[in-house]
Amino acid sequence: MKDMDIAEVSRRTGVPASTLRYYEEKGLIASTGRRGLRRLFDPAVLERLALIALGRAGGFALDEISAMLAPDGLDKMDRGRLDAKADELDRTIQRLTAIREALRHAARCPAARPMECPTFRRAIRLAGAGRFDVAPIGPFKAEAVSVTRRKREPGNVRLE
Amino acid sequence: MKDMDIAEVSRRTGVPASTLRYYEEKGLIASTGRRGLRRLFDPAVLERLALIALGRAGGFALDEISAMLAPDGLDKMDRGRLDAKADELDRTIQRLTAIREALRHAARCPAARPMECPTFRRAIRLAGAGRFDVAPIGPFKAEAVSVTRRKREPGNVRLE
DNA sequence: CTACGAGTTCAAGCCGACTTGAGGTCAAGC
DNA sequence: GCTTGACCTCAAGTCGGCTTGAACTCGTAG
Repeated sequence: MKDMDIAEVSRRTGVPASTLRYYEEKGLIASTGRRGLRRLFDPAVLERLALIALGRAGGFALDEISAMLAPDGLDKMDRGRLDAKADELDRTIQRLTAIREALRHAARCPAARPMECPTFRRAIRLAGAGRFDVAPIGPFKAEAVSVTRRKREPGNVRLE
Repeated sequence: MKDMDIAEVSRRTGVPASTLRYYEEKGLIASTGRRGLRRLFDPAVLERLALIALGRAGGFALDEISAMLAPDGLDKMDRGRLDAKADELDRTIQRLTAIREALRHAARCPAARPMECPTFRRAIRLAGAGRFDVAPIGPFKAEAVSVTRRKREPGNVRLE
C-alpha cells in the first residue's frame, strides 16, 4: 500500500484532518514526507492512530500517550509505564464501580434521602468521593484518587 | 448545628471557597442567607457537596449533576435518570476494563509490535477504540461510546 | 494556460471547571 | 473610631484538545 494523503487517513480512521495535523504538530504521528505542500502518510500511521484512540478512550492525556508510544515511532512501549497505566485504570474502574452501585442503589432505595441510607454512604466512601463529615455516621478516610484532575484535588481530604 | 460560613464549609469538605461560590452561581448549592456580605450555609450543604463530589468522581458534568439532584435542594433524585447514569457508567467500566487488559497484555506480549498480536487487537476492538482498518485482520465495528466527549466523536466510525 | 479544489499555515476561538487578581465591604477587637 | 482580615464581586486567565477561518499554494483536468 502506498503512502496516503491526509484525506485518506482521515477517511479510514474517522479522525478529522485538523486533528491529524494537530497530532503531527504534537509529535504523536509523523508524515513520511510531502508532495508539494501535502503531507504523505505511511499506512503504519493507522496503527498508531488506533493506539492513540485506545489511549484517549482510556482517559489518558496526549502527553501520556506519546510517552507510552516509543519515540522512534515503533509501537514498542515501555513495559513499566504500561503496567502503571493499567494499575491507574484499575483504580479508576474500582471507583467507578462503587459509584455505579451507589447510583443503582439510590435509584431504588426506600430511604427518603439517600444520605440516610448506610448502603449509599458506604458506596460514597468506596467511591473516594471525599470525606464530608456529615453528621449521622462518623468521619471516614478517603485516599486520593484521580480521574482527569489537574492540579488540586477538591473532593479530597484536608483533615483539620 | 448552626449555619456555617464559607470557610467552614471549605474546611469540612476540602472544596475551595472559590469553587463553592462557583457552584452557587451555577445553582448547584444554595446559601441560606447572608450576614452582611458573607454567605451562610446550612449544614445540609455538606451532604449536597458529597453528592456533587460523587458525581464528579463518576465523570459527570456539573450540569448533569444538577439535573440529577432535585431542584428543591432535597436529595431525592429522578430514578430514571439515575439508572441511565448507572448504565452509562457500566458501559464506561466495560470499555476501561478492555483497555486495561490491552495494556497489561501489551506490557508482556512477546510480539514485537502489539498490533500483530490477536489478543491485543481483540482488546482494542472491545475498547471501542474505533475502527481502524489496519491491514492484517479485517475491519470490525465499534459502537459509539462516550467518556467525556463533547460534540464530535473522533475515534469512532464513519464507514465509507 | 487557467481555474478548481484539496491541501497548507497561523492565529484565534471554544468548552468546562475552576482559579486568580484587583479593588471593595464590613463585623469585630483594640 | 480605626484597623484588620476574612469575605465579597466581577472580569479575566488557565488548561487540554481540538476546531475554525482567512489567506495562500499546488497538482491536475479541461
